[in-house]
Formats: sequence, C-alpha cells, structure tokens
Amino acid sequence: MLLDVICNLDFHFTPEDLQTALADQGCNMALTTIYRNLPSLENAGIIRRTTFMEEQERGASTYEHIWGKPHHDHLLCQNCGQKIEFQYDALEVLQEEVARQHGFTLLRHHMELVGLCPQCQESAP
Amino acid sequence: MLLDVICNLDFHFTPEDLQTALADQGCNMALTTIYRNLPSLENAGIIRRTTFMEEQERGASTYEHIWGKPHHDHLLCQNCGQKIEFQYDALEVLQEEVARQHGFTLLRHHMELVGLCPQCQESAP
DNA sequence: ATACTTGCAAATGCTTTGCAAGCAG
DNA sequence: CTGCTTGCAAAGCATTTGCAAGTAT
Repeated sequence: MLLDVICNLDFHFTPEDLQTALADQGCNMALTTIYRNLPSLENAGIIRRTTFMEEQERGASTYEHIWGKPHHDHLLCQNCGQKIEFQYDALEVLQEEVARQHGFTLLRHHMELVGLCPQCQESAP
Repeated sequence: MLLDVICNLDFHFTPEDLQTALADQGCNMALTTIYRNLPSLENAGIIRRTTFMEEQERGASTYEHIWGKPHHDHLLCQNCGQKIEFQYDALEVLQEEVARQHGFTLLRHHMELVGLCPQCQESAP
C-alpha cells in the first residue's frame, strides 16, 4: 500500500512520481487524493518536503521519505542534478550558535549546498 | 526609476510588492513587465530570489536586493515571521569542507534557520 | 446510519506567452 | 524602417476545493 511504496522510493519524488510508483504496484490513485494525503504524511514525520531552490524555477514540489533515517542535508550538482545526502554535526552546532547569538531558539533549518560534482568538474572545466 | 525603487525597498518583496512600490513613486508598470524584468535583475546581481521554504506553502516568490550588500543568510521566526540577516564565516568554511569531502566544488548555498525569536519565546512558552 | 475517503471537474493563484501598439535608434 | 519594451488578455501549471458517490464502522 501507500507506505510501502513511499518507503521503497529511493529518493526525491513529486506527487506525480508517487502516483506513477503507486500505479506500478497496481494501486491507482487520483492525483487529488495524493495531494490530500501528503500533508498528513508530512505531519506524521514519514516524508519531508524538500524543495531545491536551485531547481524549483517551475514544476512540482518534491518530497523525500525520512522515516527511520537520520537528519541530513543535501549537496546538489548544478550541472547534472545529482543529489548527495550528508550529515555534518559541526555545521549544526554552528547553526545553533548563530541562533543563540541572536536570542533565537533554533527549531530546524533548510540547507542546500550547490556546486559541481567530481564528474561534472572534469567534463566542464 | 526601477533601480531606485528596488534599492530603497528595505527587505524582501514579491513582484506585486514591487509594483506597489513603483506605483507609489508615480511609476505604473504592469505586473507582466515586472515578471519579465526580474530575471535580468537577478542575472545582473541586483536582486536575489530568496524563497523561504517555511513560508512558501502558497503565494508569490520573494526577492531581496543584494547589490552592494555582503553575502548573508537568514534567521526566521516561525511565529511572527521576522527575518534577520546574519553573516557567519565559520559556517561558510564548514560548508566548503563538506563539499570538499565529497569532491564537490562549492558554488553557492541556500540556508534558512528557523526558530523562535526572543519576543515569541516569551509570549508562547 | 454516520463519518471519513475518493474521484472528477471546476476553481484558484502565480507566472508565462501571444500579439498588437508604442518607443528608440 | 527595424528592433526592443510594454500592456492586455489569454494560456499554463501546480495545487486546492465543492460535491456527489463509495467505503468502513
């Protein structure tokens, strides 16, 4: 069912991707219904909306399943679109520090590092 | 003219905000024209599209003028929407480090720290 | 029977595009 | 005259909503 499919999606998906993946499993579901269910899944901590400012000029939002996975951020290749997950505690510590300096209580963050992956550096020097 | 108005906008604005600000200066310009000019201004490094994932559920994109200003990121209060600009070099250094570890050349980043500002911590404990 | 979920079609809101008019070189 | 900028109206798209039908308890 829905949860199985989501958990088997390896990476970022749009609502439409999800519909396709569901259809592949024989479960046909209207896009409307998917749009209606995404917020619940998000609140439940199953998925996270992960919009990349780098790509989001147009087009649908993307989500990723995060249930059971540790927190991570992304490194994105501006050339080939490859996305790499990373976790780097020192960065989080410094973010806390910035917040503290301004009297803020930090609740969460969105961070996206954009660059060129090793392969794209060679092919486009 | 256009540049004057943009540079006098203190903070983040939507295309429609810009239209209003222009009209206040006696310069009436269709929204269409504004939408057509924003990309040029962005490429020229005058403005930057700064979409806050925290707020962007619906509604128009926001921009901020960055011409002549040093690079900065934002701290955002999830309660009152207040936005604070900050610059913290150590964070940038660590981001470079993360990129290096993965063989990436870092070109830019998008970072948004979300929390509660000092005032909102008191009013909503 | 009552309450929640679903699908379709229509509406919404931001953004883009076609086209004809205006302005500049 | 030729090419770029503008405005209006219409189109495009992702997302949401109204409503009636379907399913579950």
